[in-house]
Amino acid sequence: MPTRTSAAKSMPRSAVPKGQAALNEAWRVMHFALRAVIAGPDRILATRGLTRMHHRILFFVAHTPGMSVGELQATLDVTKQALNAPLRQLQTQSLIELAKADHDARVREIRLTESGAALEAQLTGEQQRLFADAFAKAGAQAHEGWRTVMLELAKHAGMK
Amino acid sequence: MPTRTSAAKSMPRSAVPKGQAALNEAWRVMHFALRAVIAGPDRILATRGLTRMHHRILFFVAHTPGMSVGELQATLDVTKQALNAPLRQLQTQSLIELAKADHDARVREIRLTESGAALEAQLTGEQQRLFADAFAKAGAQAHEGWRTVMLELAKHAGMK
DNA sequence: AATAATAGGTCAATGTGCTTGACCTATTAT
DNA sequence: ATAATAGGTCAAGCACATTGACCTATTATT
Repeated sequence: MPTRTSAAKSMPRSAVPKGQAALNEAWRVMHFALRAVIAGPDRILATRGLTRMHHRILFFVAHTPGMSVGELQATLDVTKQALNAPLRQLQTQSLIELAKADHDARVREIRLTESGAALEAQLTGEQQRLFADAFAKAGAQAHEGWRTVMLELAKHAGMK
Repeated sequence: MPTRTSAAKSMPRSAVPKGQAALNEAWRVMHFALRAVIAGPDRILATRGLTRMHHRILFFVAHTPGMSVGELQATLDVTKQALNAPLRQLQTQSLIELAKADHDARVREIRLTESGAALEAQLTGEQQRLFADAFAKAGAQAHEGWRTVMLELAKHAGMK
């Protein structure tokens, strides 16, 4: 049964909570940080009648252009029925395009259109700007600490 | 900025991404970290047929014993109808108790039962253990960096 | 060529969890 | 007496995901 955080000996004198208080704070802070990162994109999405599912599609297709519908489905871990509607809506709005693969005419390769790429960049950019600002203001050292802690946490979730 | 930068602990670390790559990684890592923190409680909740909503109720009632139904509703930002079902289920499982307030017999004050408090502690403890481990393994300095960055992010979400 | 398997699309029924809206009881305030 | 408040409940509806069945094209198998 590990173990609360060790009592700090040479302490930082900013109001860094200790022990139990630090752990209580951590979860709260993470919530608000998460909300901050999500808020911007959600607002933009909403004006187009899109949801977080559409965002996820755009995100993965942006990072793996030409991925098939089946691959996307497996990646997002949803049924094809659940994927179908948002996929069609993105097509209707000309944000993505489906084209038959030439190596196998059954599979549809998904790619972002120009405006789809623009939207994705806008959404991603909104988030990255927040991170960039936070990292810049906090300093390189803090950035590294942030990453170290996050990777420790992520370990438990089989990050791949 | 509270830059606690004694360079002592900081060493040539494993591939710390730079620039754009760092920002791409940040969001991914945060996702996995979040999943890790949520996974444990969700598993425990599921065995009792409870959901995240029940968890939220337990959490807030634990931190503000005797809060009214209306206060809880406002805190969680849901309708009373949405609150009603999980509230009754928690009562049925003897995890919470509702009692008339003596200053005003219309309001019901919500409190955790002993087993409710135990469950809440178990859920919270599961999460805190993860944070504690991560902070311990990453070191005090990383902890502070983590917190600095998170607070920077959270600023944008009006953390209160 | 015939058949089976695969990638994808679609229709339908269902479920969950939330919403709005109306209406109800107790209790307190005017 | 009457109105306002805290809470509970019934009903309808919406959003979104699910499972299941069935359909077309296309490729692989024999």
